[in-house]
Amino acid sequence: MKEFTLSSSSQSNEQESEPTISDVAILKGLNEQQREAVSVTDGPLQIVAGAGSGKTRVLTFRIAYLLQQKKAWPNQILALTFTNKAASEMRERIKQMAGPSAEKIWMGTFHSIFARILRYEAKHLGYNSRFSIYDSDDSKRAIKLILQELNFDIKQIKPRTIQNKISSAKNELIDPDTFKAKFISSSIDDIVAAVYPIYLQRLKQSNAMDFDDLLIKPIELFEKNKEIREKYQDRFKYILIDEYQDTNHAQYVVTQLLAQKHKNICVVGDDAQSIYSFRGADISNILDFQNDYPKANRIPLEQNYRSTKNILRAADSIIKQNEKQLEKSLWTDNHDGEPITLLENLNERDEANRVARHIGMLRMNKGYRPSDIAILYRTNYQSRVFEDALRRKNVNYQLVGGVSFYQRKEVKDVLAYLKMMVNPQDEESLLRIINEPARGVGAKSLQTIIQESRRHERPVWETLQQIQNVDLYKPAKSAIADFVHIIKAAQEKLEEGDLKEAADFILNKTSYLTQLVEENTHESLGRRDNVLELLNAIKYFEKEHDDATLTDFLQEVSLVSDLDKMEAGKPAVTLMSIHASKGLEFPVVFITGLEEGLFPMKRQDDDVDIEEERRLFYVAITRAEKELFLSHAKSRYKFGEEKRMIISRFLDEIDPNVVRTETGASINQRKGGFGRDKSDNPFRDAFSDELKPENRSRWKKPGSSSSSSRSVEYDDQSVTAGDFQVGVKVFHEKFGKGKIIAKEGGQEKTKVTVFFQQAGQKKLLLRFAKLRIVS
DNA sequence: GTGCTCCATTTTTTT
DNA sequence: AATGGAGCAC
Repeated sequence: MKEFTLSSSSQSNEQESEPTISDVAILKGLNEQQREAVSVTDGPLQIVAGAGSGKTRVLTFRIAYLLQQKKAWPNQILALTFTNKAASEMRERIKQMAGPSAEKIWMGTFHSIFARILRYEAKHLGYNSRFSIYDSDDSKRAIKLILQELNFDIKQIKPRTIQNKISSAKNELIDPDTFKAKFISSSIDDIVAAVYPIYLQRLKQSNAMDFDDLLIKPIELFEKNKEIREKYQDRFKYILIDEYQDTNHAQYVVTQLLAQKHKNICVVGDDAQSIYSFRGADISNILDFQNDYPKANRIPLEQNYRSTKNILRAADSIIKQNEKQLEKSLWTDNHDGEPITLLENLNERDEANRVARHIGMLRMNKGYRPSDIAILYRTNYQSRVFEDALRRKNVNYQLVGGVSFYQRKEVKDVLAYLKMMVNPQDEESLLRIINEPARGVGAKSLQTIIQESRRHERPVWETLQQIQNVDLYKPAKSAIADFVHIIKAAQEKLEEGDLKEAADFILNKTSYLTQLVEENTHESLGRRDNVLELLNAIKYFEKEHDDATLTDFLQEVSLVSDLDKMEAGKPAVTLMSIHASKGLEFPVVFITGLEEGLFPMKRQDDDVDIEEERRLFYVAITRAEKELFLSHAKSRYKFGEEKRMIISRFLDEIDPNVVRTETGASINQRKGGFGRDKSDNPFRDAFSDELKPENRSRWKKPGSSSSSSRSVEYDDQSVTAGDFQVGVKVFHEKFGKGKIIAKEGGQEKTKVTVFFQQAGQKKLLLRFAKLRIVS
């Protein structure tokens, strides 16, 4: 285990070096509000930082100032940032101002900082310091297994739903008992109440923590153990929290706890940029802060240095439509700049091509570099077409987010092997690889093993060690004995200290790589390359860190965000979700997919938080420094089908005086605005296309000779697609009786939406569903 | 027990 | 379009 430098004030040698610049110099070059935000060091402070108001600068200077004024040693400062990358960039700048001791500042994301503390204190929580970190995929699988063990049908009860509910409960610090007492209002909550305690128990038994645990276990630790609490309360003389509007209740409580002794807590945020409510973030944290510290200083940063006036006007016209917001006025000395350009497209390919074309023009005519440009979208899957279009035009791009390297199956498999070396109790990892590559331990054997483990309430790993005593299919038994042997041998290998060698060792012994090579398909070789890349990453990690442990490596892998992997200086256009773009800025920004249902996003039977979507749009707009493009498409593929799209309400809300079409025309003059019938509820519209009369009428006459009712293959050849009309009652083998409520697509691809009395609403491909018409 | 084929579902956003 | 589960043949 790596050593932690927790002992205070003992290691402060380099502390004595003279400041490189004087504090006066530090305060120069800041505006008045910024200067105050930097120099009012003591007591609770809330900085309300509008977009582009130099917030990072203030935080950086503030920390440097604290060091220079000798208010604290570096290791007495805790700075919680939104990404690890933001932390390391800030650290670099502080180093330049205040010297190399900045290395010792506790700076990082909530998750990585608290993981570090938890590893150190693990034994007080009944964990050991080599605990695994479950990512959301691991958690979901664990929950799925529990649901299955409790005999729920995971087709009906989605593990994801349960997972989300448990996660919210955890972040609100609601334990299973409280949940059970308070939230048994719906049947789904009953299931959550049943799964929740088992899930916690499984985590503990696996010596594993999920992402939420990294935030709430410290609270448990501090509440349970006065000594430890005081140790950290003493230690952190100054606490700074960035992106405060996006912290959730657990994060609020844990920092509150830590700040109790010195009460030097500085939070920086902007309620207008709160975009993570789905993760439990709540504006009430800002209000709670004001309640907890009624006398807290409150400093607004209102001058925007980033954007042109036109861009700010656009942003302002959007955000003022929100009712819930704290009053503030953002202003700038910058020029008006170019008007905002509206791009109207036929479909998403047209959109991607047009954006690519504009990028070409921006480079040719205005001298922008690819790294100046970002393409933003609401959902990651939209990136595909842009990648294609840019590749065709030979424009370099970097994709941030989406399915990451570390989520690929083969990479997760190898990581699972590595986790087994470090923490064999880790049940998710064990179950993932016990039969990967296939070694004859099938579903049946596995079920027996799991049942046996549950019966004795012990980790599956322990059952495996005593596999002789389990009544099992013989070949499976010996396979398991081999498996246990390999893991143990690998653990010994790891003791020797070389991570890469230990990883090589286990992949050799399990023939994991050999298997991929032998398969010799295009995909399997791609997977092999990914595994090799992971091995390289281990090697690199060892080189970068003295005394690197496998636990450290695995933790880093679990907690790097996609954003951390983005390269700032790379000569490439950046593609990313709007969420990922928070905190960044680009001279040129394209905001794409401005259509109802997509942005603002609407999910089936789920109410939209329109104000949050609007804040998201606000965040997107305010990423732009000089030029902003807004783009929408009239139709778009969804689930392999073309959907008509309606222009986003956000484009109606934006100040029309700052927007022009591509030809330079004012959008004011266009008759009827964007041609949307505003009396209609746009959400209904976007999602009930298939219910529209003109779509239905195509199917009006059963058995007519129109092409759309051509016979497709069914069991009963006499039934044609035309017979399945909206309103017709049907029977499905599994779902039972139901009624068709919508129909879409054509010929082979005809789909019907059926409301089943038992199973609820389902969308079925007519060609496969074997529906029978009943009367 | 393995692997293939069929079918239903999926798409927010992230540590 | 892509993924993942269920069910079936070997």
